[in-house]
Amino acid sequence: MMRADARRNRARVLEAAEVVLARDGLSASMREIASLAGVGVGTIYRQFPAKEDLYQAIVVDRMARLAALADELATAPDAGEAFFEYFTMIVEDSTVKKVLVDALAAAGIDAKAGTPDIRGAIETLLVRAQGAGAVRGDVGMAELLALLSATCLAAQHHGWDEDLRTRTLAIVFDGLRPSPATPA
Amino acid sequence: MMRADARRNRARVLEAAEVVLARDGLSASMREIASLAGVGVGTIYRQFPAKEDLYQAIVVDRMARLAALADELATAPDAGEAFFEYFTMIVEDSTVKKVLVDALAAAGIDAKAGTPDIRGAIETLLVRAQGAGAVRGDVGMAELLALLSATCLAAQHHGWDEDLRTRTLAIVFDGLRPSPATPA
Amino acid sequence: MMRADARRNRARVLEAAEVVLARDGLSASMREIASLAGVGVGTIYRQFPAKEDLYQAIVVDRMARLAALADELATAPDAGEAFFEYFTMIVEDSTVKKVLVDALAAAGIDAKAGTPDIRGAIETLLVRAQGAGAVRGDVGMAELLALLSATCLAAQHHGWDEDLRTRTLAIVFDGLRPSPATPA
Amino acid sequence: MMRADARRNRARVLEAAEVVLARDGLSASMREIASLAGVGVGTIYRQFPAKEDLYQAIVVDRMARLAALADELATAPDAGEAFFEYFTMIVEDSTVKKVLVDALAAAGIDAKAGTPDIRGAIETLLVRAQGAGAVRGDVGMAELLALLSATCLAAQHHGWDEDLRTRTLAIVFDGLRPSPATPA
DNA sequence: TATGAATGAGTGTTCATTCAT
DNA sequence: CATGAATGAACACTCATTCAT
Repeated sequence: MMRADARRNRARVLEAAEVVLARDGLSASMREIASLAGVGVGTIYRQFPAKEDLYQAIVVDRMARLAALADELATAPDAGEAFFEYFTMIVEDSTVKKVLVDALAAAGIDAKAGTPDIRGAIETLLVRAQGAGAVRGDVGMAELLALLSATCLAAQHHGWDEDLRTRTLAIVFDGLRPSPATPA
Repeated sequence: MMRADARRNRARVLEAAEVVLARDGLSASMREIASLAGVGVGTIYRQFPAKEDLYQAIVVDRMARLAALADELATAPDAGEAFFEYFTMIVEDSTVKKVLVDALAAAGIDAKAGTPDIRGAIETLLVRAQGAGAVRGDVGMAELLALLSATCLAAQHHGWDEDLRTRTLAIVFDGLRPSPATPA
Repeated sequence: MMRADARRNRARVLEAAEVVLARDGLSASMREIASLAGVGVGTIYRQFPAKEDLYQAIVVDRMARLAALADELATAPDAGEAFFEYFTMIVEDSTVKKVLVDALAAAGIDAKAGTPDIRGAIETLLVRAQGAGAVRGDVGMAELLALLSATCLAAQHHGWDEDLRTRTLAIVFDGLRPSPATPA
Repeated sequence: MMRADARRNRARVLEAAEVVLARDGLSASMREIASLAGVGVGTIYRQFPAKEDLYQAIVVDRMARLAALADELATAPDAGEAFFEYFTMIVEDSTVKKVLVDALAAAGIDAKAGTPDIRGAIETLLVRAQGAGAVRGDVGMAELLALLSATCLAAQHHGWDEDLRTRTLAIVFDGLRPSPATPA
């Protein structure tokens, strides 16, 4: 029973922390987060020994959601479409959750999207897309994650609008696709 | 002429600020910068009335250097090569000056490479490369700067090594180049 | 109930602030006050968001005490005696709380004894004394407060001893009393 | 010759210091004073080893002027008029040079108007006025200076307008004058 | 257990004072 | 000798973290 309360508190704190971080950036204060979550600062410290732990938890939380999305798309009928849709959605999401990834990354936390489980989920999407001939076979996970990270970071920093996002990703996606010709 | 000392101090402060900013990110303290520069905090404040002015000065300094490089390459014989070389050099430079652009951008300063003079210099490179058939004609400045910013940001955040940088930029450059085929 | 501690701390801070202000004048530092109060500087800031708020609180505190004293004397049998006794007591008190009123006044805070409630209380004393023929009828509140303020200020600044205070106030009081002569 | 320059600089600094002190109060900065005086801060320090010495010099300067005024009035035909005129002028002057006396006094400098030479000059005015029957014989220098200081201080602090000054001084002067009656 | 008052090191910034020029 | 750049202690104030309640 007590566990239920604790879990709810944890969720409320994480939710509040995301909101406050998005709004105030890196300088968000624990008091602000606590107050939005409707708890005392002490309650946050019970769950997260230090501010950085709270940040870490947010990253993990986000990663988990992204991994879940990747898992879902892993069974989509069109592997190429699934791959590019996933890429697009992540960047789109980053634009909205502005400042967050930046804040976390700048906080010295690795947001490389390199947490094992998500890495695996993304790799599945990549391999399937390559198998379907939608992505060049010589593209590795390292480059893919680098591009994903780069576009997310920039989308957040500069608040890419939909048009810019579409046009920029079009170029990146073109670079990822196999050369149409070079036949004969 | 004390002015000589003052000028040297200004340079030392800027240098130290770049280093400390790169190391500690946005939260770098004036004291830390002063101590690395080997001057008192008051000396920084004589040149830069507020912390943000110091940041601004660094941005301007950097922009100026990038613009100068672009101007230089604007007269290179191979326009396509010049364009891609410029892109590569900037990203390479960013890797070394880790966190800096990010820190500055997050400080509310526009590091979009959008300062007029540098924008013009880059546009020249782009137009020439497009004229030489090295870059697709439908690529605009907005997308180009977005990609440049994205790769710089990511290179800094994650410390891309040479191999990763080469492989990632290869994909982006491929997306920027005209489709090789669709020929007669 | 932590509130008990908080209340005690507030009182200790106010007490310490009066002392330090009296000793160091306007330039009293928050650290000094905190240290004398035996609390951290943060504790002061919890109760008083800015230095000026602390000053204000002290002024309000003092005014309240002076108003209470005036109210008490308002029902004394001899109105003239009550009036002059009040004047004397305030100046006497000021001598002890050296520099305080001055410090507060110079801080841009109105210590003119002009806070509404105290103004009213003093006016009652004046009117009653005039009714009893102990004070000239043409003396207004403005002059009275000016004289009160003047003597308090000087008593503080220069540390009037009892003898000087008595002799100086005797002159002022003589000026306030109706001319003894001009009789039939 | 050099002496002339030095003397002129000293005068300019003192003049500037009075102005700046009147405007900015106690927190006036040496740089501000230097800049208004049209000299470097170092030049001030050559004449006045520390800020307090500058303040002291201003006090002395003022005292000298007040003493000169007293000397002048010492030979006026109507001793009583001279005495009250002097009192009024000093208070009036204080109102204009707002903040100055306060600033000086709060700086820990004794502005008691007790510097020997001025003390003597004022005493002459008092004795002559007493001799002329314009001031009670039992008024001593201590009370007189106390009243003078008190009214100056208050006039400055609260910016007495002409009306208030006149009415307040009227009361004080009445207290200083011999009782009109008490005759047989 | 949750709370929020208390803590104090740390921040950006100012300014009296010194001293190289 | 005047100058003003350099210094660094000091200031008001913030905030992550602790701990008494």
